[in-house]
Amino acid sequence: MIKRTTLADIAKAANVSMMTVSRAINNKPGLSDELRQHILSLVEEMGYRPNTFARGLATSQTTTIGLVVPDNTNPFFAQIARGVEDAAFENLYNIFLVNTNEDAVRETAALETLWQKGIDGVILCSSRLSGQALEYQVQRFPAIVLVNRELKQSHANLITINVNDHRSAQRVLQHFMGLDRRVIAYIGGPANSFSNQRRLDGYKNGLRSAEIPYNPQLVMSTQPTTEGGREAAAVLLRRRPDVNAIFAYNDLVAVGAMQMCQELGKRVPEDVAIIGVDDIPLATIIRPQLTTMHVPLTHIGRLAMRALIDLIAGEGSSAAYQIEPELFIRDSA
Amino acid sequence: MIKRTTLADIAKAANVSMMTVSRAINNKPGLSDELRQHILSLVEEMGYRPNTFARGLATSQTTTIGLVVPDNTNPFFAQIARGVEDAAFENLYNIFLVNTNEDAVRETAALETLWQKGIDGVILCSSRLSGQALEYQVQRFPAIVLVNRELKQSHANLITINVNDHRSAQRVLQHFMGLDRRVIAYIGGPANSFSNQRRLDGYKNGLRSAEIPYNPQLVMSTQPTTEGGREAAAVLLRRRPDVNAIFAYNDLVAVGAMQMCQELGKRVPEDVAIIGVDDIPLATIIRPQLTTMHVPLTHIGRLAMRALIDLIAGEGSSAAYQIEPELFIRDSA
DNA sequence: TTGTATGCGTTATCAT
DNA sequence: ATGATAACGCATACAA
Repeated sequence: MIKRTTLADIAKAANVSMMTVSRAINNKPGLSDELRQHILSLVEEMGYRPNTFARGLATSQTTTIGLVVPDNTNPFFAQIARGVEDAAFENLYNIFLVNTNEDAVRETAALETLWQKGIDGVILCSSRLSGQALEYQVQRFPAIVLVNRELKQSHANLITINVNDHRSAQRVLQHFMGLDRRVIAYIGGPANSFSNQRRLDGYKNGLRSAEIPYNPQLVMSTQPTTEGGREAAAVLLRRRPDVNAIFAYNDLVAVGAMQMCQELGKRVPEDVAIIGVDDIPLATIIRPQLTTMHVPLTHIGRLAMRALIDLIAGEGSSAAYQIEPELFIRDSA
Repeated sequence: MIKRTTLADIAKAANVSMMTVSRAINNKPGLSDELRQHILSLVEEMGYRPNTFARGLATSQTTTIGLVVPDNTNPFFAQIARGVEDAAFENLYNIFLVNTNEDAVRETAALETLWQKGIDGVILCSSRLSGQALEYQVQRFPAIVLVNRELKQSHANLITINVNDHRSAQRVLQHFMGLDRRVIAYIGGPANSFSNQRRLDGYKNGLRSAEIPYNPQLVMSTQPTTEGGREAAAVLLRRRPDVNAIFAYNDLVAVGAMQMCQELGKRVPEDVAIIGVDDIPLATIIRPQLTTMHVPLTHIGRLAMRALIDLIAGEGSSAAYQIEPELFIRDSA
């Protein structure tokens, strides 16, 4: 490996002080255009690139942020991460990616090591931390964006981005009503998931609007995976063979449920209509194509990154974005 | 935000020099156990955590590496990234994630900013760089692992990990032979993809072994996506309605091709047998489940990270790992 | 317009 | 066993 060229090397070669070189490369006033050009050409020639972290030590700005997700393999987070990364690239930021495995302990450890890096901010997705632990992390980092998670108290360095889960669920129920389905099940995600709670509320609310009594028999809780959807649907259909509509926690669960329905002899959507949430790529790959609440995932990622940058620059202020999903009607309902 | 506690703060509190504190937290000899315990308890109490990059400046080790992929949204790379991240977490490394969009220019820019961070090493997946540009990058970073890409010359700080594409293709053809299929198409990926080239070679070789003449009519080139698979299959089936087996570049393409076959009235696998490569989660979600060459993606990620760490530690040496995929026979062939 | 001194948080080296 | 000093690469504040 080749030794890195430093500011001092350039300064020596140009026969000026390091400061002059520093001013030249940072486009700051205080030297003749001629000298600036000369220095810049030397920089080019000698392949000098400022060391981000040395600069960070001096300025306490690293142009680096942390992105914490439960699992980058999950299309939901993969899409968000892509949006974050795109916006970061455009703004010359770099991102540390960390998976938490939906584990609060690992999440804490991840935030710990990120903090040690002295990064400028964090985008934290679907945090499994307790409210108290989260408060601690928020006051700890210079700036933080919470995706899919709310916090009671507002902080000057905090922005939250949440999908309107409640309204989502209501919209789904409304669509089922239009289809004249009245035995509607909800296959929810993990019980400790906040968005699951909100969707469940929306589901109950939707039932109430339609004057359908709430029946716990029709509500399941499962892992947010295809397999989870399969298992839950199997149990559900045995328990209530008369189900004619399923609202699934997300598309993965919806696909699993759909397949289990079919394997159990139910036609989708004729016998059982199914609607998911997220609109991941799989939704249009699977047959029948999935009717789902479209969530602009990449957009959320970009929004999160831009909001974080504003926060870091001191231009942003505490805010709570609400994302409104839209029903994409395809073939499963 | 709270002011960070520094080494100096601890030193002052303990009434010792910074070096003594440094030795204490780094488990180095040179102080009494008693004093060490005292310092460590102060560290705990005051919530001190060493700043990784200040340490990096002094030691030129950042315990940080870069992971460069074309698109973290693609399940193939998502799985690999997960493996990398897991192994990194276990070894207290952090990773910078960068997407290149399969664009050599953006890839170069990404490596540039990564280099500015002074990171310890890079894992570069499916590089689209020219051989020459790649050589430059290799001699530039302290350590580098190439996934899905080879390099003529070997370097002391370089390890490559490649899937045995050639053998993969041969195994697929062999399976088709066993099924008595002899009109075998190859729907390949982008022409500039190296693994595509190797799989095509394997395909040709497999045909030769079976004494089937190679026919360019049966070879397509497309984007490595479901849509790409659909389009290619549509063209292919119009051109050669007698095709009874398709070897697809990857699972995404295979799924697209499978659906197009079905839409065009062909049964899978009865009329057309289809085999993909990678074994991404979608392969078992789709119906019929996809027969595919299973590639241990997460394992490759872990392997890459561990190899990189060894390289960084100076314990690893130039190596070229060859991963042997295995045929997972399911329902599509 | 240009340079000097100093500090960011940590470790290596050399003393004591 | 412990500490003083310099150094990592850069930027800020202040002088000249």
